[in-house]
Amino acid sequence: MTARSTNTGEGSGAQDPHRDIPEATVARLPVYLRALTSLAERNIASCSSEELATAAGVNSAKLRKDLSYLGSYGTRGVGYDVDYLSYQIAREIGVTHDWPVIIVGIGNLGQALANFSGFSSRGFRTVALLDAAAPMQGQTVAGLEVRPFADLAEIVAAEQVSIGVISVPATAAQDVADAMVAAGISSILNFAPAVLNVPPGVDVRKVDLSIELQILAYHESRKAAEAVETVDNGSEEGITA
Amino acid sequence: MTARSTNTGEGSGAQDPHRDIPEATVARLPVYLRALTSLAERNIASCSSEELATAAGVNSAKLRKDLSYLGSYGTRGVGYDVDYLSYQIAREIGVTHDWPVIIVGIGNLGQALANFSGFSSRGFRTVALLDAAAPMQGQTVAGLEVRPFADLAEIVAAEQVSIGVISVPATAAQDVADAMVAAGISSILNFAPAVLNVPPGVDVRKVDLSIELQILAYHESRKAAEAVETVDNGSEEGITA
DNA sequence: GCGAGTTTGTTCTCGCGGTCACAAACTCCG
DNA sequence: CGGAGTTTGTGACCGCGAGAACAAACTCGC
Repeated sequence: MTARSTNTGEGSGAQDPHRDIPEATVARLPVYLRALTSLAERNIASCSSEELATAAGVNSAKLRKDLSYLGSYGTRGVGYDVDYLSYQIAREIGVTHDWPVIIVGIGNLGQALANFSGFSSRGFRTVALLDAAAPMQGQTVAGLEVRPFADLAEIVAAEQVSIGVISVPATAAQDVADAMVAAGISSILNFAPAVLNVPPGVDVRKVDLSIELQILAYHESRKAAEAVETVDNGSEEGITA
Repeated sequence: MTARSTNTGEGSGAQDPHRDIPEATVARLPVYLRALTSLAERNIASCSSEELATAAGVNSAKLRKDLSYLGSYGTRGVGYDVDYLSYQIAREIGVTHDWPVIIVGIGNLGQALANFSGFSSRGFRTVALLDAAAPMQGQTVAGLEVRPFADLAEIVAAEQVSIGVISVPATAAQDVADAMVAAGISSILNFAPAVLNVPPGVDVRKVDLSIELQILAYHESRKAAEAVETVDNGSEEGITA
């Protein structure tokens, strides 16, 4: 491989050929991991890049290139060992051990997130639910007691939490983010429809339901417009005789 | 509110200079729209690209370039009229009228989505909730009765639904998607952690909570690794005095 | 009316990411 | 043991998108 490498000595894992994995690849690694898990559950021990790519819904060339950033974990002429590759991806992502997560804002969405099995199943452990509203506090959601928002710093310190989920109304989101950062959290998953301002070094990922719908609406509008145009053209001169 | 629809006289539009707006821009237009709405609520009638860009969390050059794809709706030396630009963006996205939406899968997440005000507030109207499980059917969620999944085609036809939301377990997602496509839905927002196979012409957007968390975990891992490296290097030779 | 100041719209450049195509490397079979 | 077949890993190419810089156009003050 072209990596002039000077391969870090390090010896054991040979795990950082470059150390700089493209962001687009990082976003796909979890998809590959899920596809591999699905294969493993069906007792499939090895697979080709073509099979895995199909399961993950991507191009096989793209998959191979993505995996090549991690190292050469396949065997030419054979394919990939499912368990081995699973472990390598999990290790690269950092989900070989569990990450403690807190959720702030236990409204409808927060409760759904707390109950969401996908969180706990794959490398994440919800350690606390917080809400500023008194009526929620003390109630039990998904087996966890809802605690006051004021306990944030204490919990983060005690549980070594570095990932926080924000599911509060937009107006409160920035305050929650500030408090999280102050408490030492450095990665935030934000469900509130608001732009968060955070200091450098803190990662924010945004999940915005209404934006997703609006993007769909845009394409839907275009489809409708195109349909009209096609009909117009069709009535005039037909389509590609 | 901002959508005083009968404006613009239809004729003077000049609204489709290219008709091909880059995907990245489309994804940001809803953010601009939200920022504009926020400005309007504070009775701000006009703003510069710099102000709007700050509110939307982007670069001002990028914002101007994005807006230029829609047309020249600003005034040099002045800025943008908030209401006018809002309407132009809304029209381009296609949210000047309401889009009927159905939600399939009324579990924790589905209920949260049904209750989510962001859906109804900005151009979307939830017309039906569907679930295949008998216990849910007939119950009322967010003011709507949960109906059997089998009613899908009937409802889609009756209400002219073109956007569907999937919030069922991963194992059922493909079946639901197939049924939606068969019923005539051409845009799907998928919350299930599964790769959906749909025919061309159907748009699918995916919101995957555990993938988002895993991406955060990756960066968190790297931050931790870098911190260790920095300490190591620091003890040896310090950092670029 | 005109110059100074301001802000938009656009052009240019650069880097990331996606795709193709092919060499390298492994297995299998005769 | 060697050749055929298969599959990975990667080099090359291309197009999109981000960012900077600048010209065009508008307002304001005199």
